[in-house]
Amino acid sequence: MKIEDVIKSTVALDNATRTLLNIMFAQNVISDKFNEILKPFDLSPEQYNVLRILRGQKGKPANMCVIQERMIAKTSNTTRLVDKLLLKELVTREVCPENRRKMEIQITSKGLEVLSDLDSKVEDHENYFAKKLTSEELELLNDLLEKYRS
Amino acid sequence: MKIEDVIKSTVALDNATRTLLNIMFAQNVISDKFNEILKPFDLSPEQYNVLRILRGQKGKPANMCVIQERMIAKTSNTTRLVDKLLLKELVTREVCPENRRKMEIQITSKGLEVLSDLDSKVEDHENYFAKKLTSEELELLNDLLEKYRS
DNA sequence: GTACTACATTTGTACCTACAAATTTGGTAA
DNA sequence: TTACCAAATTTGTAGGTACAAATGTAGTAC
Repeated sequence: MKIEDVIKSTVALDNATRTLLNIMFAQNVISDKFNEILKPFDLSPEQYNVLRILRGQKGKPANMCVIQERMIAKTSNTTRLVDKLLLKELVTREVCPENRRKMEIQITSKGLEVLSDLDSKVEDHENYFAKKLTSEELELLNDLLEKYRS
Repeated sequence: MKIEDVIKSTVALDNATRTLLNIMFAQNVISDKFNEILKPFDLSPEQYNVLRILRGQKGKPANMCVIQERMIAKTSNTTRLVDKLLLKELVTREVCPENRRKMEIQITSKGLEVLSDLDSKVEDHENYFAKKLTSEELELLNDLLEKYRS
């Protein structure tokens, strides 16, 4: 389906507009589907993202700055995301003893379990879209996107 | 900048993951920049989107369903978006005389003025990204995105 | 030690989003 | 006309986001 049909446009769009809309809409499609996956786990996409970042720390705690700079949406409110994860006991939060301004956030074993329950579903999600393209086309798409936003 | 650097990933990502993240991040970059443009006009991206849809009606009023189905984010709350636009006197809302369940939304001349003030800025915004690619590359990117999300 | 500045995080506020439930109106069958 | 179901929109609620202001801590100059 062409993007013109998605937005029921009556006029032809130029390439610059189409590309921008296509990126916006692709993100929407991806997010909607991902939300479906997360729903039974009572996690928002950003909460999931924070858990992924914490797992990537491999046991080392992460402070708020570190989490922030690794998120896709750089303006998310990390404090409140961590608050939500704390309530669900998926992470711990402690004041850093070396620098009391900093917080040390760690994923709990319950958090790791949730992530590992999700792993295969997330992989399926990624492949659901990726399999529509050959691996050469995926490479190309990545290159074009990186060039486009650079 | 590779997407791995954006999220400061220490491990290599496979192509399926990279593509998904690249789309998510590209959308973020586009939205952040677009928000900057809209800020002085006191409009949210979705409010702007509604105004664009109404202008596209060329004088014909649009009801809520029509607006909804033309939006990129299909789950937006059209009622409240229109509420906000009404407060700013950028649109009018009247009960449809033929079918009192429906609402007739129309853009006002003030709304049209705001849009025309924005037109060149929006065009610049689209071209800011588009100009990084040749027109063949843009075509290709559009095709790949449409295939990817199909 | 005091003042000053920067760093790290939190809080406040207003808005937006997702989704379900409620409301109002229209159409249809008995 | 009444009952009932569907269509169109609105409302309620619980989150999430953007951004500015506030808080608490550290480091440095005097």
